[in-house]
Amino acid sequence: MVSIKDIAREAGVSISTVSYALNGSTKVTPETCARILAIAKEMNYVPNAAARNLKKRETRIIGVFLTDFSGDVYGDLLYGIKEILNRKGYDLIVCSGKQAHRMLPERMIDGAIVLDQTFSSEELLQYAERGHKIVVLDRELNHPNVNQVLLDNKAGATLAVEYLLELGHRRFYAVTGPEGSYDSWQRMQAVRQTVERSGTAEFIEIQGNFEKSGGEQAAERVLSEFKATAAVFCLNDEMAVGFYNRMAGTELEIGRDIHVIGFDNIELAHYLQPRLSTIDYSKRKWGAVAAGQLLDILAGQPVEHERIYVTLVKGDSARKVQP
Amino acid sequence: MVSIKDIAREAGVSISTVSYALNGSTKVTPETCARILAIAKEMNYVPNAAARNLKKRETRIIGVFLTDFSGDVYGDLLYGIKEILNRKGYDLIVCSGKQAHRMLPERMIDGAIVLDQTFSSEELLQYAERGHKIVVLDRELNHPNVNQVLLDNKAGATLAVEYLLELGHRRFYAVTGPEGSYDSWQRMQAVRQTVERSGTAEFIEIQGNFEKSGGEQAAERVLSEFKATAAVFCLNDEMAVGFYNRMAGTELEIGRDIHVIGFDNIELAHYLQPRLSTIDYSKRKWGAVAAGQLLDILAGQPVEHERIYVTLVKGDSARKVQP
DNA sequence: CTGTTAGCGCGTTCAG
DNA sequence: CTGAACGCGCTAACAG
Repeated sequence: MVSIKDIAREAGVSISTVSYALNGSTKVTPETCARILAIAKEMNYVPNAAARNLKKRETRIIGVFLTDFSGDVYGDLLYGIKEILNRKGYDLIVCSGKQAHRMLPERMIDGAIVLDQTFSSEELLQYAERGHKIVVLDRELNHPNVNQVLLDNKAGATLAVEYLLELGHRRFYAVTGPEGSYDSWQRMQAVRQTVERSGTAEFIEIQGNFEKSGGEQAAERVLSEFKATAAVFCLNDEMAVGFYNRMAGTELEIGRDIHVIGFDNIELAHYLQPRLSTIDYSKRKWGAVAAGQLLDILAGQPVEHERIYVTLVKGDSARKVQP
Repeated sequence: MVSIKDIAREAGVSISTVSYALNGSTKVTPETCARILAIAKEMNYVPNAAARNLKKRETRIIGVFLTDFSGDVYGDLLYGIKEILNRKGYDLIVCSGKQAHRMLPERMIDGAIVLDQTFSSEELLQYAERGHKIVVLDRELNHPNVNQVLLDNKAGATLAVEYLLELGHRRFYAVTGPEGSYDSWQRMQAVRQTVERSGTAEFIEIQGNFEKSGGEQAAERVLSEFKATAAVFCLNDEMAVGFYNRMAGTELEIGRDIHVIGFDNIELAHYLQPRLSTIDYSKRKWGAVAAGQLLDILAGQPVEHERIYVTLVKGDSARKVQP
């Protein structure tokens, strides 16, 4: 591996001159600089990141921690993050799993963006306490070195419930996954509140655990209890997909007997028949804001927690109640 | 940041003793070792990756390069890679975009797995030439430091065409995306060959460019030319989805007038009505094999190029031709 | 056998 | 433009 030493020898100058030349410092005459650069290129010189990181005490790499690498949300989110980071000369790596956490304390990355419930808040706080900068997308965490960029789950859930009320629905189910993510939990709270506040809704049913891949138990229950038109608010679109699947073989029809609304507006939602009504938000913007906030913290600028706005997308899965 | 120096001072020993203790060397008495470890833990000591990397000349991190972070294929693929790497004490980072290429020559990673057509073969060969180890999943590239793990596209395409012939189809379209990936190209070749070899097929039509998001032009063309039952082989499922969308508003029906078969068996395919017939393969295994091969190269073991087997999944989108 | 000293690896940076 | 120190952990060689 060719190092600045080799270049220095070749060019007949000291290593520091080479370093200055490579970094575009004015401390070297343009001629020498050009000569050194030419030699460096000819020798296929590439700096060793470890050495640079060691001295500079920064890597200009940001780590994004995800629960897994699948899922529709991540694509746009990461795109948004990358866009902002690259613009500021930072790079992005995506990590998953407990092992990879070491990247932060070991200083392989300058900061972290976390969307991973399996990354415990205690651990995050430890890192924050040591001076590492973190942006969380999936929890509330107060620390000078931690910033939150959260979805406005409350607004979304409220929007959905009010829409259903407007359509004349008075019998509600709220369906959540078994994982119990922060987002789901927050949405559930908002649903409950909104329905209770309306006063007019006949009753609300909260559903506990349920797996998309397993039998779609929530659907099972709604079916077994079916008497009259019911509205089902799936707290994320994945649940809604599971619901659709279960409904497919029955006599009940979505948008007529059972009205469904989701959350997230995943791509798959567009292909469901009838088209799913859901809550939309810009995943890309979410990522962009998170990245921006993190860079600001790193630069020592004060930041405030942010919230990502959501909107209602009307499909055909929830319609007016026919008397 | 606490370093081994701090621990050494605290423990009243030299830094090398600390280093030995931390690395479990027998050169330190168990008592001293235990004491040092306790102090290290108490001081929240975490080694600096840059320093370690600099000395060891390895990071035990593998980089996976993808065109983007979306796409259904990646989830399982990365899972397969991670599983194998973690087992061997390696970590995985996912990168995208030209900027991130530097990770390899700068030695932030010990090796690369590439599934990114925008990463040019020339560049890859340069890195290989410098001694970097690479596994490619999306091209043929011959170099001692490069290994290929490719899908058996030929077998898949042949399987699909033979199935369609068996169902009585004699009029073929093969639809590919505009990007012209290696996989698509290979599949297309195989389709052409198989159809030509059969001799009985009336004719084959190769379609050039087409975007899922734009108007689905390929579908447009098939529609405008529609006379009798036609078979459409979408060279990846995304195209098939676009095709379904375009068909939705017409009088023609998939599985009756137009018969469709895809490639990749993405999750979305399960939700299409009628269910898409497609070519399946284990994305997880693909990743696992790639990771295994890379580790083998890194260990200096000789490896041979590998191929991932594919199978036909029969749905309802391609049926027997009714006379 | 235990533990120490000394120097390496590579780029950055300050005093000269 | 240069010499030398520095960052931090690893390890060979050496002294106790």
